[in-house]
Amino acid sequence: MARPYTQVLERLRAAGLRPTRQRLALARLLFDGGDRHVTAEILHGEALDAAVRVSLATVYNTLHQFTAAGLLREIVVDSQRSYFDTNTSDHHHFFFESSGRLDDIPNERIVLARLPDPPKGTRVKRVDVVVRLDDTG
Amino acid sequence: MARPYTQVLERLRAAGLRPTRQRLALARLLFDGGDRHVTAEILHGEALDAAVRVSLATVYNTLHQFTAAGLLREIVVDSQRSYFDTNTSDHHHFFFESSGRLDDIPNERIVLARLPDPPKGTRVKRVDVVVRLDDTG
DNA sequence: GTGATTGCAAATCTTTTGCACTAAA
DNA sequence: TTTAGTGCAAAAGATTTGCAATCAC
Repeated sequence: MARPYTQVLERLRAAGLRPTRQRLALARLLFDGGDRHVTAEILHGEALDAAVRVSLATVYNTLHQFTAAGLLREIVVDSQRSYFDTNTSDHHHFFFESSGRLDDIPNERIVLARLPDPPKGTRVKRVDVVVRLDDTG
Repeated sequence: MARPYTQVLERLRAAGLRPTRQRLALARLLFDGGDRHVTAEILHGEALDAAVRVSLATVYNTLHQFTAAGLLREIVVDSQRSYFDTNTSDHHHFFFESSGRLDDIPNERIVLARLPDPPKGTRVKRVDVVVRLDDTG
């Protein structure tokens, strides 16, 4: 079932984003139904499939606004394309190189011992672990 | 001082790459003098500065051929640009987001305990840890 | 109304490609 | 020779931008 309309709407308002038709529609595609990893192209395609008129430029803008607002997290695994993750909590990723698919690895499944201190004048913003996978045989 | 010409030449031959003028020049820029992280644009600029005539397309080709031959490793930290690392041994990276700079973290400075098993039908190709840094204050 | 948001098309940036030319073996 | 490698300019793909039209408040 779709998350109640008002919940998405409130979420946008809380983030200081005007709940426009486009943002509401994209937010529902993104946040209804579990954790997702999308590219701008994929989300735009889903919007069109759902008969939501939205330009690709707006999809890019929206993804970045949502990311700035903390609703999404950008994942860098492929230098050709940006992925956005609806799971903004601490966790890591499997990256299936053959298909371009991305899967979450829950935080507790990886233990990082002995992390180096950040260089002077800097602070650790995030530690990303990407487990790159090949197909067997 | 520059590594002896023949050493670079032999390294290319050993990798099955014809030691052309362009490849030799780029190899010397890359492999003389310690570990480096370059983008195609940067390496092309260095070549021009060193009065080596080489096209950007050839720089891209060469970086990929060197990577395929195991002389370089590609690092994904920025979805807009590809970085290549002359250090091909196992290690990780600091990424200074404000400057786009990349620094090696020796392998033993990070201990990965309890890695998840790869999903059925896949094999772990590599585990990349990127420590993303912000400037303080 | 008024300022934020959107769409569109054009621009930008990185990277790849096609193909005639050049150079290594 | 013969085949791999190169340069150039054009193409491709992802993303951003400028600006007039539209929408939320």
